[in-house]
Amino acid sequence: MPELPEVEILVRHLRPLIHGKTVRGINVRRSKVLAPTSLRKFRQVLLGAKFTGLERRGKYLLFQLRAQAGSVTLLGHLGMTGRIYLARKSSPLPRHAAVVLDLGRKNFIYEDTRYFGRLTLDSSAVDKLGPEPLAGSFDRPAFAQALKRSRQAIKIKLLDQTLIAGVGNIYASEALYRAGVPPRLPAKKLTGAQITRLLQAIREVLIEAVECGSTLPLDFGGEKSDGLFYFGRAPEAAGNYAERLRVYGRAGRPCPVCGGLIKRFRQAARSTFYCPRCQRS
DNA sequence: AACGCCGCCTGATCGC
DNA sequence: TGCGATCAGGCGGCGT
Repeated sequence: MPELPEVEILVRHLRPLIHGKTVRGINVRRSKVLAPTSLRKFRQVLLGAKFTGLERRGKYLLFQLRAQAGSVTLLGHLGMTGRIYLARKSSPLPRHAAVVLDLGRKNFIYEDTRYFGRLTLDSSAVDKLGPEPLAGSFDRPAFAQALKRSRQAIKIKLLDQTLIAGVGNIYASEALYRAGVPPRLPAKKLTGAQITRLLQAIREVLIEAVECGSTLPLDFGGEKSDGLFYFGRAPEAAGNYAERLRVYGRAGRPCPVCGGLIKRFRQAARSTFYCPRCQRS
């Protein structure tokens, strides 16, 4: 599923492709993904608008456009299964295409199998986000204080986007493993050393994934023959990305460090993977 | 205020 | 073979 690194890669890829393009037509096939923006307003604001920039914040994509009314932000979130890419107009629309923007030579496709994602003019969600884990200005004391106030398991806290923006289920397990922190440990029980290791591990995991993911367009689709950018498909299509994961999805297989078996259990209705031997307090 | 839990969605997979 | 049950999970909203 798309987390910070996947969105970062997508943003870098899309930015030059959409820059300067004008929205000439709008085809909304699932108005639910626009919420809370109405279909009428979405069309009214975006028709004729021109893409001027694209940024990432957490797992969100922030498209900047110049519209009649002035500058507007189009907020994208890929949810679990969302994808955004440019496709030839002659390409058949995918089954779950939710929004199609006519950019002239190509179509901007936002598709989402489960429709958990969003493409909306309401960008208020980003105001609630915590700091960017890769920013130099990351506030460690604030992070430590937030942990001190919570009895919740650290794994669950890492998924809280108001604490750190962009960490999802996969990288939460990976970061805890690398930091040697047990996922069930209550947040307030982490020592200063563990917090330091955890923050470092989060950065490492995310940076590594971005570097790894940056090779994705070369491995499949990308700017190749069909001009599509496929993304977040089956793990085997994701090149060496999946191989880099050390615990996620590897229950019953040996820990790369100690050789013990990786365990899986459920936390807040989500899978957590860890090494019982390497992750102890 | 913090926290647990549900609903939203579809497709893959499993058991009978 | 067919079909219902289960699982996958980001996140908003709601109840405690």
